[in-house]
Amino acid sequence: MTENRDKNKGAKTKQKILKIATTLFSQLGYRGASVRKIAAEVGIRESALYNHFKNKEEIFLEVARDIFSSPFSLSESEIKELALRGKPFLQKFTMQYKMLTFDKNSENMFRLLMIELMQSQELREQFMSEFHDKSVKVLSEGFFLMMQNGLIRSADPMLMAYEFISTLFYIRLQVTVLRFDSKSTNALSTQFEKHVDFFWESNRI
Amino acid sequence: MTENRDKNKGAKTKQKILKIATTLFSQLGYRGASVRKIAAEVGIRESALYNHFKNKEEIFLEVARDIFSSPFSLSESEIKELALRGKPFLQKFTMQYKMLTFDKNSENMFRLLMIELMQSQELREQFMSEFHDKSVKVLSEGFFLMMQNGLIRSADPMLMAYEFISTLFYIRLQVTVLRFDSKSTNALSTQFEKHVDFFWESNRI
DNA sequence: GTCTATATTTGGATAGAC
DNA sequence: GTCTATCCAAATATAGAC
Repeated sequence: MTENRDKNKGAKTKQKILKIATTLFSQLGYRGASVRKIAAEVGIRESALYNHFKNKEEIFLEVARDIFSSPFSLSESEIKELALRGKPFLQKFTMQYKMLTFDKNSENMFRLLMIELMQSQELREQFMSEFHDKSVKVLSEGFFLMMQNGLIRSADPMLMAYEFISTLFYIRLQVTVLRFDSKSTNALSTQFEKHVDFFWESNRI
Repeated sequence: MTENRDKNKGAKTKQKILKIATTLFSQLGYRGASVRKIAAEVGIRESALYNHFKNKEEIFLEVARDIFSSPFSLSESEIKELALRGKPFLQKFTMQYKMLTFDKNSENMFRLLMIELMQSQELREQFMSEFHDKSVKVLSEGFFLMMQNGLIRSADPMLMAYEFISTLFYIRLQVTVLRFDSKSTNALSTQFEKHVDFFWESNRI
């Protein structure tokens, strides 16, 4: 019992550190979120923090692991099924993207990515491969199928995917920027849907 | 003569500080570019730096003034003239955007903007108004004229402008990310033109 | 595991001689 | 205008008592 309670307390503190570090890193960046601030918010001394993590960077790496851990959950069969129906494929993909945009944790991770993007080469490379390439791959598969089935006009599926994802990203960035200052995102709340409609009307046959 | 030489030297040092500060701020951000580093690169002591600027923030503000100082040079009459011809309007706008993307100083300013975007509310507000709204205004005017003249399909000009600018921004971000690591932008070098072609084909009548 | 105390480094800034 | 010397604050990190 005592052993269990101790373990729980230990685990709890570590989790609390991670939770608070996530918030602070995503608001202030790596440099801005000092060990002092993190420890103070957790309610312990800085030295106590080093019982749970080797150093500041280790905390950051554990937090930053989450940045690219929200892959789109669209299986090959789902892609196929939805793409054959045309617009629903774009709607499904976009709604997942919109969900991430407004999800608290994903929002934090996206902000952290934007803050550190120009500070870390590794992050830049992951941004290109995990963030961009993966989305383009899924989307272009869908577009390819739609073209094959005469649902949309013929074009380079990769280019079309690029065009589609770029607007999603831009909306997400704007939403994140506005929400950072607790400003209303009303004007943007339906932008995702408008994008799908516009894109569909522009390219359907 | 002596007076003149002294003046020149003084002005030169101040300009040199600004030049080096620009580079360092746009690579390391405000926090990362320490007064120490700036002075060292300039080749003077930190204390000497304070003969030219009140403090670090003053240096930064003078550097950061440039971030939004590259407005598009499209007059009302130019917009009108080009928009009546359709695609050339988009080509002209995009080429100006592409120029900024690859211009060394504009690139630095864009990187600085991205680094500090999540750190400064003022920058976020200027990003929305100066960076986004202004471009949307110019573009939507053009689209409106094109619709009136039956060159493109009918739609909300503001939405269409949003769709168009979002891809330009995304390309610019990717180019900037790649160039930061001195990576090849070959794959992206014609993306601006491809975007114009794709967009035009999607919406022309 | 947490605390107090302390070491060490880095960064912004000023005083005063030249 | 620049230099040396110096100050002060903040930040990362460790040692050792409880």
